[in-house]
Amino acid sequence: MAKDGKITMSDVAQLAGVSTMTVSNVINERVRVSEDARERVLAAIRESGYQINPSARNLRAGRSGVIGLAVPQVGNTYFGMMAELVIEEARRRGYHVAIEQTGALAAGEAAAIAQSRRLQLDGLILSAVEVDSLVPPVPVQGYPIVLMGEQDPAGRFDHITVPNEAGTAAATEHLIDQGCQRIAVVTGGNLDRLTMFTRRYNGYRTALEDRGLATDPRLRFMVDALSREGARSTGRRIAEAGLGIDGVVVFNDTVAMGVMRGLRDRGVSVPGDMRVIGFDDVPESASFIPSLSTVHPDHRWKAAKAVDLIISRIADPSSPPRQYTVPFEIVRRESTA
Amino acid sequence: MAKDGKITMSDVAQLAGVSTMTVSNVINERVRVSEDARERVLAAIRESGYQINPSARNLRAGRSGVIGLAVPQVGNTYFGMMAELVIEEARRRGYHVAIEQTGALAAGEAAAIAQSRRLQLDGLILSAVEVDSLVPPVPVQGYPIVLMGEQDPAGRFDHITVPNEAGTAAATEHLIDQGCQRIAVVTGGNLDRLTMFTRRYNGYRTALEDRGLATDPRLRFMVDALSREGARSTGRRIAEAGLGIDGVVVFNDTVAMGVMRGLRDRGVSVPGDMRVIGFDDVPESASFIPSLSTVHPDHRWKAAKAVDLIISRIADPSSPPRQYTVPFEIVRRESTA
DNA sequence: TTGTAGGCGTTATCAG
DNA sequence: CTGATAACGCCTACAA
Repeated sequence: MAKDGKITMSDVAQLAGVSTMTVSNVINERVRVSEDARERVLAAIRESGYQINPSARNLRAGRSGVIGLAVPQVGNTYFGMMAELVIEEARRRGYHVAIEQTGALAAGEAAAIAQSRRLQLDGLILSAVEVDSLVPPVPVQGYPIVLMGEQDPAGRFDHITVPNEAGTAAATEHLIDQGCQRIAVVTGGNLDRLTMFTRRYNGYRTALEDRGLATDPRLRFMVDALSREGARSTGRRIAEAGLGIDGVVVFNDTVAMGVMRGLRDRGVSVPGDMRVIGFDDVPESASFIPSLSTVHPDHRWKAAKAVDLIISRIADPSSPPRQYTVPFEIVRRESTA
Repeated sequence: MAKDGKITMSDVAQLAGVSTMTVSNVINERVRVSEDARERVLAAIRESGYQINPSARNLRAGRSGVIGLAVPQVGNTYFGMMAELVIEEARRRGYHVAIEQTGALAAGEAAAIAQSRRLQLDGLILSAVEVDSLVPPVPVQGYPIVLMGEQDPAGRFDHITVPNEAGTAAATEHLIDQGCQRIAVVTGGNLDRLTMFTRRYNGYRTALEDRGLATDPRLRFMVDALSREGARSTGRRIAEAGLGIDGVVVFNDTVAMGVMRGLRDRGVSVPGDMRVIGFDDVPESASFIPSLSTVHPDHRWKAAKAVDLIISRIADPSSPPRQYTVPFEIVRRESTA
């Protein structure tokens, strides 16, 4: 540090026998530089171990070089993983990431936006759950925000979303392909609003209809609580329902694992008696016993796209909002074997 | 942003009718400023919504304002949680945090150090596992590094460590207090070197000796693998050992949960037949079934101390290394009821 | 106690 | 194609 930190562009310029502007131009590839000068500069950089000083560059550019990432909880493995990927992708593009937590609450999300502005972060990637409440006086105007996860029905924001319907439909079809006939679904939240829960539930219904299977309202289970224990007790209810259930589509992996534990409490074996499939492919899913089949969205693609979106939004705040859907695939594991 | 970002110190100065230096002095509380001037400045700051520009400040100060945090894996809940706390504590002190991953490998740790220097981060908080390999040519010289987690036997680095011996001893004593007489221990790694495994194992032995219980080498189980499945099979072995075991001390929570699953595979009930206690108090431990008693180090204290250490190390690179141990308490939950 | 001058390292601008 | 100059916003040093 002591040494590295002291080497400046003018040191390099001197070494190469050119002006600092030429060094800058070589580094940033802005204007054409003669082959001769370019090579001398590159050699000087290599020799000296020069590293650009981000503070100076950012000062000059009038930006902070930091983007915010607001998620419900970093402790949660799903968001931990996403944070890790976003950090990597951002670094690759010369940005740092500052992490905020929202607790999945509307107030937390509003606070994250305010905080992000206050800290003069260049923009914010927001894993918003309560999109509908992102209206004034929440300070969303004139600040680069990209939503990651939920969609904005009003189309006001850039967003990148997982394929809720298509993914759940594919999961359901996978169960059908494996021979399941009476497929239950575990959902949650309020199905009157168009939330992630509703979308995933719709995917399940669509698949059943497409494949000519009857939809039976008794096969729809609301998760008892968004916790391991809540999911476990839901699993027990499914085991005791006595409806000939042979497959279960669950709206996310964490809950799916809880459901499997509940099934096992009641002596139901997975996949022997019932097959189970989740959504997200969180890290634990592969090592759970039995390992969990699931909808695997391309997490890195998602992170990279979110970073690209926020950077281009920062560059051009007035362009129309864009929407993207993450590619996905079904991962087949023991739980649906 | 457009607006906030444009307000500079001289805008504030003009508004308050003073010079920029007075504004700077008010903000940084460096020298005494008259009550009158101070109030006008504060009012101007409030009115204008002024925010200091970190790039300019850092450029001037010759630092980056970013510290690195290298952990084995952010996806891991324990490190996710620690990362979250370190980020918060750092922000509180005006620093950003850049996260690196080491994969718990010596090479990864060396790479994190090199990368951290290369990026000109002001310092690095390193959750090192392979401390012994932190020797040249690993570039540790003249760069502020604080170790978090493992100790440096050579005493070359600042470090902050969890109370391996004392914590495990207290855990073991808790089992004894609950009436356990034949207490097994689950450990791992290589007990010939003084690693976290060895220290925790020693804590267990010390407690048994202090309380006058016999130590029986057959009660020492090496975890089959550092994974859920590995721990599970270790749990089965414990269940089948037939040594009258009525308590198990496990070196961390994740493995403890795997062990409990293995015990259950063999019909051993926790805490009915055996009591189990872990170490770390990761987020899942409270919601596991049964909830896991464990050694709870003060995670926030640890994060705050690590940040304080690195900041003071940055300020004074030549002061002698300092060592701290995190305070802890035993959390009693269902698994030892 | 307050203000002035100058420079931290980079890059936009414009002249050469 | 290259270089001199000025400026980004802040703070140390010194002067008033």
